[in-house]
Amino acid sequence: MAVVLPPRRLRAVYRRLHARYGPQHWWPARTPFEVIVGAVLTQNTAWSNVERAIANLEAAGALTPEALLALPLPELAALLRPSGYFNVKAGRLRAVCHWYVAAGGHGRLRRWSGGRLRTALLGLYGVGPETADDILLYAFDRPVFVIDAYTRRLFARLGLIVGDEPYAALGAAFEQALGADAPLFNEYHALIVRLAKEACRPRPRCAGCCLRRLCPSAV
DNA sequence: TACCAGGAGAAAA
DNA sequence: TTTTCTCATGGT
Repeated sequence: MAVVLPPRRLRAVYRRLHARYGPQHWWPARTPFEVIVGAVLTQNTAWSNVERAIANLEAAGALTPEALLALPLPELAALLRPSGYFNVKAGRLRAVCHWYVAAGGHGRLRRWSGGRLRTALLGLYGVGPETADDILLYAFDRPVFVIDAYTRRLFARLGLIVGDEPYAALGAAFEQALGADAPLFNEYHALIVRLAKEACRPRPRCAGCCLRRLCPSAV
């Protein structure tokens, strides 16, 4: 199923979001490895809960792949508890860390092609297309457009997509329309998330806000 | 109390 | 091949 998106409208949406919210400086992490950890932990989970789990990892000195792998699985799961699905995510994080360390860490991985990186990530337990693209874009600066629930909701609301298109078709459509531009994709996705979070906050005047047409909560 | 949140994998149909 | 179920905490 091929999806075609109008480049001018996509850029117009971006300009409006950027004008309203400004640069977001994403991903909210200090190291590429922390991006990877956050990408796994945020699966179907509010970011506020992910922050608690990352704080636990940091307090335990486990925010490096080697330190994380040294933790017994039950102990790791206990640290991840606030992020939900903690038993599942503990196993997923360990799988990613095993690969990360075996591959030689960020220094070596950053020299891999985007295609090779994506194939490797998708082969890992617990890494699906969205998590892989989060990692590719925000940990490795590769030009992939992340398709998450917010993105589907927003562009379906704008009438540009239906919303249930296959992940790969939507990703390809955004990348085709906007061109391979990692800094743009970085900022665009961050702005979509910012909009969604803003829209989800109770605001008495939300119904009249200038971005009502972009507001997922107004759907 | 009930529902939802930045998915993914396994099992069932 | 597609759909459904499971994993789980914290905020509203």
